[in-house]
Amino acid sequence: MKATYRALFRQLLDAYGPQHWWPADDAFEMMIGAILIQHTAWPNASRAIDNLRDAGLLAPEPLAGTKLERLTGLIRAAGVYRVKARRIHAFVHWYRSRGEYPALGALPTPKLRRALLSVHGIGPETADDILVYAFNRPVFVVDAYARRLFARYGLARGDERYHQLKAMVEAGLPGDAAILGEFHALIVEHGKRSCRPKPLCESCHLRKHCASARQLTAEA
DNA sequence: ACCCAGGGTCATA
DNA sequence: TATGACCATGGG
Repeated sequence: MKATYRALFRQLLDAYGPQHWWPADDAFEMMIGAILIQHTAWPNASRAIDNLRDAGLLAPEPLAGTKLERLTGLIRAAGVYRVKARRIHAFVHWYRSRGEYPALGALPTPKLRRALLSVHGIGPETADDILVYAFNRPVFVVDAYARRLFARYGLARGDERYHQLKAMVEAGLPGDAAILGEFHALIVEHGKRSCRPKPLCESCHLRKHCASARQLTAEA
């Protein structure tokens, strides 16, 4: 089969099934989670979210009124906690000042993306996470897993710019938030199970989990 | 005892 | 433009 983003999406979906992302109860929790997950394993970020929820802080007003010092204590398990506490604070204050979900949801995707990127601590990947999973915009999230998998699969070189790779994928799949969001989720699921961080499977210490990975790459 | 994770910012050259 | 340091917990 010809190597296309569509074909890869189909194979990942067949191999792993729907991922039901983003694992959050509502849009606000998703956005906070997007900051907490940065460069962090999900179980650690999940603990931090649980702590915030148990403290009743998973809503704009309570979170905005929480002292930075208390926030750092609650999200410690997520790692990089002092940095992330400041980022969450910056985000929440921005979010409230911009009218929260209703007003922000009325913005066209490019404007909303620029607005998100203006927040200290929100870069391209986090912005696109929020766009696709919280605002249902047809946007693909580029991450390290995607770069490695696409390179392995012959769909990219691996050193493309963020916006380049993003445009390539978005041009190769339907402009549908559900599809593009599912694609990113499947790529992460695949990446977690297989060959990181090596570009090839040969020296992977997780080989025993790589059955699906080998099946995928064998056809590349 | 290492390695790295569902990144981003800042300081250098 | 392009690297490198830094943040920092928890699991493999």
